[in-house]
Amino acid sequence: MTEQLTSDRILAAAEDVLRRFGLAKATVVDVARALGVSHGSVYRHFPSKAALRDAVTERWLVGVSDPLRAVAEADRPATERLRHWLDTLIAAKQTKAREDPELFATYIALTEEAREVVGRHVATLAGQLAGIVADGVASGEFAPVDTALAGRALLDATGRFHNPAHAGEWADPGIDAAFEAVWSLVLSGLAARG
Amino acid sequence: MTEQLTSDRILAAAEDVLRRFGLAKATVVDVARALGVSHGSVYRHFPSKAALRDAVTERWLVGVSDPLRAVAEADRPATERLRHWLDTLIAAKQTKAREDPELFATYIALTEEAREVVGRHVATLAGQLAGIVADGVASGEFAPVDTALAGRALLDATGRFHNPAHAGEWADPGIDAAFEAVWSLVLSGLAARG
DNA sequence: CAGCTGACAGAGTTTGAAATCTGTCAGTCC
DNA sequence: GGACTGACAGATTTCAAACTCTGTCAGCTG
Repeated sequence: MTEQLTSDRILAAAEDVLRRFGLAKATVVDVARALGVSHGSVYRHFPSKAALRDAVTERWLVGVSDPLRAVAEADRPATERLRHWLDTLIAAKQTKAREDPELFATYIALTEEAREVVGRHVATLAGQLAGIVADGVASGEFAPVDTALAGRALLDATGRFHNPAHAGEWADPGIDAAFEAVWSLVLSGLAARG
Repeated sequence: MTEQLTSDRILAAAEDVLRRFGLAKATVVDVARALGVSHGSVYRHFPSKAALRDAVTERWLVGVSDPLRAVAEADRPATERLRHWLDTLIAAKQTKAREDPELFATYIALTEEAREVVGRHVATLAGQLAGIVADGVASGEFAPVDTALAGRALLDATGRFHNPAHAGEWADPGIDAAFEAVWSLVLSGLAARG
């Protein structure tokens, strides 16, 4: 008997097939072939192609949000953590977009079809930011605010620099200066008076 | 002789054809037919279909930025003008998207193909915001900043609520609360201390 | 003779028949 | 008997031939 077929092995194969063929050309039969099984077997682990697609998307988004959690929870001043967190998110997205545009385009297409999964991802990110803001308020670095709303506001306000919908603008020459301007605006917005 | 053929009459006809057929189905021959002329005549006024498309896009974007100029230049406190300006821009976009989604989708598609025209439009909007910020700094409402950068930062930070790339999120229930959170963040960011 | 027409070449799009894919399930195999 | 196969129906996609569109230009027309 060859190795047991698991959801994890299917997901890995699906990622590989997506990387090689792109979203439009990747089929369930391709994934099954890559694993040396019939496509019927894939359907014992995922109820539909859409479910498999969503699972791949979730895996990718967890790969983005997981490293950020460590940054959000580091033992450093809230301002510094906030900046590091944004830099990390922005670098992760922009580097992927620059270094493998085709694969990045595949992931953008995936996320467009998995709005629910993306919604949870965005909530996760906003929650991490809310945590940083809460710490900053507690330490007196930031003025008191509704931390959940402020976390979401920070994510929204910086969207141009990490939201894939704006990927086409990331090559603009002024993009770094634009981020610095937004950063200084929102940082003064958070900062405690005096 | 029927009325003289002008660029303006062609533009009006092109808008009409786009409204009726959408971007994908609208042809130069359709525009010419609507005017009762041969399509060759259209090419005496616009060097290509792309140029005609760009002119229609520019006309539409001017229709957005022109009413905003009056708001930006009104004789009112900068904070109030800024809020009114953003409310007006957001209402203009979101109302169009809600009331005629098909036509709005056509205009989104148009803007995607006219990046240069859109770039000028964005610069115009950022300039109007910079003007409001400059007045606010002069009056002491806002802390001193690089007004051009701050104008662009305000536009970027509020993008989720007016940039058509985010049109799909405008029906979200929390969208108004999210705008209020961003507004309060950027307003504190601008405000002068004390 | 300025403004317009309409035939034309090459590019791009439609169309529908053939091929492929998704999702199911009765049946095989260890 | 649980994991897997593979044949199948219906949905979707591909492909190439037929058609339509863009952009040009020689010539008409008022």
